[in-house]
Amino acid sequence: MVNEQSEQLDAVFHALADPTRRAMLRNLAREPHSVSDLAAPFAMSLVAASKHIRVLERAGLVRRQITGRTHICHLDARPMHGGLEWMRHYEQYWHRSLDDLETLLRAEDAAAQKPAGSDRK
Amino acid sequence: MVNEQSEQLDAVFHALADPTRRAMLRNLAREPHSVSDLAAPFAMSLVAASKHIRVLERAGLVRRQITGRTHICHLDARPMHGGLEWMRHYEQYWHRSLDDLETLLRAEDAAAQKPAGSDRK
DNA sequence: ATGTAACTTAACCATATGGTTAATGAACAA
DNA sequence: TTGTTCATTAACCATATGGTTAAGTTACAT
Repeated sequence: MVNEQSEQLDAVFHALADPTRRAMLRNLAREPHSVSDLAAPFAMSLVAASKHIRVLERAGLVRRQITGRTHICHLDARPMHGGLEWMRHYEQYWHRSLDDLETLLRAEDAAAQKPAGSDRK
Repeated sequence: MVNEQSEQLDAVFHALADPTRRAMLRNLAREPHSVSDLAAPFAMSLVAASKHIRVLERAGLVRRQITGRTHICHLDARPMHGGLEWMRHYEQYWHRSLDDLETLLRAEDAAAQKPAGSDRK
């Protein structure tokens, strides 16, 4: 029972950390797709694509509606909300980061001027 | 080279898909920390924490300033921008997801009522 | 000069991830 | 019935991940 919220974030961010899965979500944003249709654009076996879909499902980003032998996958974007909010919190630090980085680079510059122990192995 | 942008997203989302690393970023948002300071709150070895920091660095979310034997880590939130924009694109689908889900659940309801699946439009 | 503190690298381990092929099952078509 | 299609499970493989301890490197303190 570590943290329900945190595990949700783990699952969502992990699901998004793969180009195949992001592309699948892009396709699902247009309209629902069967597993085969979802898999078709990718140079991998149906089994591999199916595993990706399961990862998306585990993150709650995809819902599956079974009709006969075909599984129709629907996008459920709601779990992204938490991730989006998490990241949005850091928007304020982008500019601060720029300032920090400037300071940092100036410091490195200064260090580079010094002849002392700035040598690399 | 697959796609520069895509690999950046891979790295950022992967870096964020771990509670330890997210906590580290939270701490770095307050102020820069040395590696030891960053590692201190966690029940793991310094080596393990150091690996997490390297993942954050690989994603560009942390910059390191070496001063003597201590490494000061700075937050650089900028790489989050791409991820945030990616997710923001799906905000519009949250409500659509709700509608779809309703339809989906109603369909499942209907299917549950029917004795043998034979209803296609 | 010696010791200690801050980190990294190296080696190792268990489990997870991303892929494969082969076999299976269930639904549809003939 | 027979065959084909949609998708899964099973078994396997290579590599990545997240952790460990031990050993090394470099800077600082005494």
